[in-house]
Amino acid sequence: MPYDAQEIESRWQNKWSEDRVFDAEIDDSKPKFYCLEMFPYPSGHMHMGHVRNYSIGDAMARFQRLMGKNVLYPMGYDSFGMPAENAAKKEGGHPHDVTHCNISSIRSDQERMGYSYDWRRFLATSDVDYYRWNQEMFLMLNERGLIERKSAPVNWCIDCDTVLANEQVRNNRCWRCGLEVVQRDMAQWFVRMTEYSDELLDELENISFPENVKAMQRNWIGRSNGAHIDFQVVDSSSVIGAFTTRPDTIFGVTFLTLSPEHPLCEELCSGSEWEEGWRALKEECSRMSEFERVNMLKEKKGVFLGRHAINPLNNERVPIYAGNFVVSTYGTGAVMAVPGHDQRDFDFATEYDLEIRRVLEEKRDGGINEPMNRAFEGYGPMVNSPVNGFDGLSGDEAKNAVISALEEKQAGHGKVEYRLKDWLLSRQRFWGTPIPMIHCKTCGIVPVPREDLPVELPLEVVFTEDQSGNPLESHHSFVQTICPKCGSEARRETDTMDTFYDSSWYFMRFCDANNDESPFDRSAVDYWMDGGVDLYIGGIEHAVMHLLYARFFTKFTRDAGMNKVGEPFGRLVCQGMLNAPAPYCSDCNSEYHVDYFESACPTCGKELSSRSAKMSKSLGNTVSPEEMISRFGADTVRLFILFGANPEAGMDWSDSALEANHRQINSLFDAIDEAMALSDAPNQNKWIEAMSDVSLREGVMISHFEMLSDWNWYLRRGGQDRTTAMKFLEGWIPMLAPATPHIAEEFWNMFGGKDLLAALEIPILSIESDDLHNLAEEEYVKNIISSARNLRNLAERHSKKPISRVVIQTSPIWKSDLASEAIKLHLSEFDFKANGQEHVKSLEIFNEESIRGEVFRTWNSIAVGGKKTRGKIYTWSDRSRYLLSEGIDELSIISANSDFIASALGVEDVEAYRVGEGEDVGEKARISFPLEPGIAFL
RNA sequence: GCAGGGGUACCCGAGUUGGUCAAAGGGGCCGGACUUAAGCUCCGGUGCUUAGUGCUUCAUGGGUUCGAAUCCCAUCCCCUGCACCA
Repeated sequence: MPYDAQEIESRWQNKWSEDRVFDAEIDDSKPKFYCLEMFPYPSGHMHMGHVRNYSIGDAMARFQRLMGKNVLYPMGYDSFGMPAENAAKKEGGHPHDVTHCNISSIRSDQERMGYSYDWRRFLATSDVDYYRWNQEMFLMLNERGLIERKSAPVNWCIDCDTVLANEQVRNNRCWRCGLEVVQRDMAQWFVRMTEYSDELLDELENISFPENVKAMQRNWIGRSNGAHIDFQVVDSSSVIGAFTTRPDTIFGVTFLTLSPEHPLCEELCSGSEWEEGWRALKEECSRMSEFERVNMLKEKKGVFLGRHAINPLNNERVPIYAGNFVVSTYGTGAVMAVPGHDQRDFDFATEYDLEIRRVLEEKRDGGINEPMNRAFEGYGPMVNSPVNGFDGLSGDEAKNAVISALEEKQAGHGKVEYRLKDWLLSRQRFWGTPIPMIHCKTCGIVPVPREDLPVELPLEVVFTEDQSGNPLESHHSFVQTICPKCGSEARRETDTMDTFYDSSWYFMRFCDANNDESPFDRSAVDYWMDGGVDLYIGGIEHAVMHLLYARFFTKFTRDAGMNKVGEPFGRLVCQGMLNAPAPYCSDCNSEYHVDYFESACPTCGKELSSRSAKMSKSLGNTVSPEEMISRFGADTVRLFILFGANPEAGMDWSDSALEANHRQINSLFDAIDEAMALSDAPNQNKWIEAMSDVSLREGVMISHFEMLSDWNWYLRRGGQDRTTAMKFLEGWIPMLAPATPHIAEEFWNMFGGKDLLAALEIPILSIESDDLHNLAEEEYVKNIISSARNLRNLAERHSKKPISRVVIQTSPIWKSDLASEAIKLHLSEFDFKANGQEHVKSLEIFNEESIRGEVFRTWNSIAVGGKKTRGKIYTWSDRSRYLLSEGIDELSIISANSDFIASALGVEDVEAYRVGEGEDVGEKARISFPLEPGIAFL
């Protein structure tokens, strides 16, 4: 029967959908499994990265259904965002239409792959049914004091009169008009996520994210313990507060550095000869985007502000500088500079000829007064302290001593600082959730009352290319409103929410996606989210932001009494990159568009080679899923994706490997087909283990490759018993379903399985003792053939005439006895190292003087091993041990299979006898060993 | 610069609680079977050597060990993320 992927796949997809087999309902009688993929931004068609993501998820969802779990597996779209807005401007449409058109196209691509989503739970964040709950929860955040309005800098293009996102800024210039971008402060909305800093950090200990993701989150939160120290400005009432993680270096402070934006700068140098220098530096910094400020800065620059401050512990006067490397957003925007023990300060001090002082001892007798040629940033005992009671203290002890001294003088205190900033929620864009706030001249800022929600995005907006700013601002009927407090005319907030907000709770909405009274019902979320989403699959690019926002949100809703769980995700799997070959120049170390294949490097003219690179539009090395599906079918694409590499590993696209996987499916088809015509127990345990661990590649290797070759071996060995075959198929076919559900369903149908395989709980087959015996014998035959094959090549070279027969001498009984003896001893944890020699000497066989040496050698190779190899006792497989300990006669296995062995080796005749019971052909008796008979070709 | 992950045969990729590892599996390539023939399919081979042995291999160089792809140190290179964090 020919394999027609297109026909089979659409037939079963329709059937699954008709029978609603993937609809999930709460069912307390079964363990639940919530399988989730990071939902996509609907940018037209599905790409290969999506295919990989969802093929992994679907295989796991289907596998867990087979294992009897109640599986929730939903799909939705993160459909707010700039691309739709840009597309609308370009085409003069509305983002709403663009978005919906894209959603239906990507959804049909997903359906064509046969993913087993519960489509009743479909959601799109740009639908008012969804974003109204964003607004509802914004009000809740506000009521809980977690919303704040403060000013923050944005990228601003003066010409376009608009805010630019980071990605709209190229080389610090506007992407549209090319004008240099400036930083401009604006009042914006923030979510006070930092309230949860400690919990977000500490809970990382208890969740099973990959270590690298945890590390990234830890760094991102960046908790550091230190001290806040106040430095009084000389001849002024002003105080400079500085945060330091190294209060133990307080006596090494030789200057202070402020960020150029620090409010004190102007006050300090205003009207002095130093003002101009500071203004120039500040101007220079403001021209840089935040990205540039930290990336492009090659040279540390600073200016003296003309004033000094007092070190509170030694009352020393130190100069105050402004430095371009100090950022205003971390700590207080002021740094106490300790050039002796901080390399950046050291560099700065060297540049501006400032004092460098050692206040910590680097190594014992290290010369505490010698000049330093670099900063010592480690910990060591304090030295050279001008105040008594500090020298000799080190590490935390030293820090604490300094902190207490500061507290005593009321000049500072211990402080914990975080790198994590509050979440800037405002976006000056149209295509996002409107922030439900109203600006009233009399009442100030007033939240939209709950009963007035949702604040809907207007649909009657025309988007054009040359439009600048946020279209909401110029939409009068949207902006004009009435103050809910005083009833006078007021203005609606036109900022919309960051789209990360939308994705911060969608996994809870999926639990109760059609609820029109609240974001979600608590009981539904408590059921599905118990222990978190059981498997969450997505890209590493969301390791920090999305995953942190979602964790924060879950904690906030928990504290608001909406759900029990505090951590949203149980197991997280970050899929690896999908690569494809791209032209590459090793000299220039750069990749080029695929159009350059077979031509010279456009930069240096050298011949281009090829290397694999992340699939991207700019390199043109993408592969269209649609095309592959139409050529080979979804099952082949899925199999290729899952077999190509494990989920976390990077993976290279290969047309020939894809074709090979298609051949594999053809083979499966033929095999099953043949089995149906007639008609070893499948290795379910290993498979279940691999799949449960999301080791999909290993799982697929077992289900789609090893099982097939086992089957082929069965056929080669003349298997044609229908009962055996049916039993084998009953175990095997369900194993094919996670990766290639369509052919599996087809086979199941041919097999005569009741109900749909998609809804089946897998029958677990037991291994009977006969099986073990048969399998052990089969393994023995395989091994004999395999080692004989190797020898055959050698034998051919040594033999003058063509080879026609083989003589096999199985090991003498005494050797087999030694083997089974050793196996028994090994089971009882006998200490071969200590007592092995004595033991062999006590055996009866040892009394045979003529073979004493051979007995000894045999024992050694069984129990001890050689220089690089361990004894056989450790290396025999379970099946080999079985054969040996049961005293199975090798000779009879060989005799029973002599025709098969003869044909496999391409000889006419196989003769076998035990060593000593026939001629010692080729002197093979000597090397004959249990399970490794001497083999001679003639 | 910091953090995390890597470098395995022609290619991709397992293996990293040290011994069953000349190293799974796939691709490619070579040979054979089937076939009128090609494709498909099946079987075998694929570091060198050798009547089953020995040698050299898992980025490079050292080390630990009876024994290292696996553990330790150093170096080089690649990828990802963060970024002058006080």
